[in-house]
Amino acid sequence: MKIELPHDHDELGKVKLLEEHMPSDKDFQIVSDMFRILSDPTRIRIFWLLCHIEECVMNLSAIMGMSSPAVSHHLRILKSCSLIESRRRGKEVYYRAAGTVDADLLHHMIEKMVEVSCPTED
Amino acid sequence: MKIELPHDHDELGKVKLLEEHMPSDKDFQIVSDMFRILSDPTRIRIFWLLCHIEECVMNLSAIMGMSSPAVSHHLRILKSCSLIESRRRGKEVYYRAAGTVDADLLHHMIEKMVEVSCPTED
DNA sequence: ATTACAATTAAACAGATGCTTAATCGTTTA
DNA sequence: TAAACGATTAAGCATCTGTTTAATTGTAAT
Repeated sequence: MKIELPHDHDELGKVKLLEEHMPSDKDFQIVSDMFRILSDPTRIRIFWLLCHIEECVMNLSAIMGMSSPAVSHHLRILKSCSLIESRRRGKEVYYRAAGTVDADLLHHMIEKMVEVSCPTED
Repeated sequence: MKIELPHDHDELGKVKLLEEHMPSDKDFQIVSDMFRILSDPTRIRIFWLLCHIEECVMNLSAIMGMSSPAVSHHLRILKSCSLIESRRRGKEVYYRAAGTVDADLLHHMIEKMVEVSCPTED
């Protein structure tokens, strides 16, 4: 990498070293994409629910208190990045969290953040 | 909570139990807000940098390859939620990651996600 | 004071996002 | 096969986001 810094303070060497260990543009893109998936309160709540139960769209709509198209919209987004899975059973489609490493990681991140960043709720 | 489910599959009790342990609307709002902060690749990269070095806006602009107003914009967002701090030294303003629990948690989340979700880059 | 430079703010724009209503698709049942 | 029901898709919308260029603020040097 060839980066010329306009200002020279003491950390030139440190920046050089840092550049070698810095994740690539693509890496940051991938990570920010995952964060964006959960950057909506409705969607993060749906995902949290599906980490604990398997449920059909109608019931999810009732629980979330919103229309089924709206829920469908979020389910599609969550599914597009393989965070959730679905199976059809008769007329209904059941959704659940995917059993992937990423899904599990994000689930635990959410739990951790609730624990760390939210005023204690008993 | 009073939620009537349109469909009765076997998990009525499970849902009831779940509702008691479910984070509140406000909790999900807080958590999704934090995710949204890092849902942009430019911003997550700036934050990652500031977790490792303290740097002025000009140099950040050079490293990021973008205008200083654009960088300033992201710095303001990162600072508005106390993820970064700044100090003025002469004409320049130096930014660094805040020493808070939240900042540290998010930093490690990013590292973890790069490690878990990104194709190995050596 | 005036000039120069770093940083921020303002205004404006294109593009994305989440929701609503209406229409469509799939499956089951009468 | 028709009707009913669950789920999805489409179209339209108000709102938000990230960037650019231009103007402004703040600090230091001449």
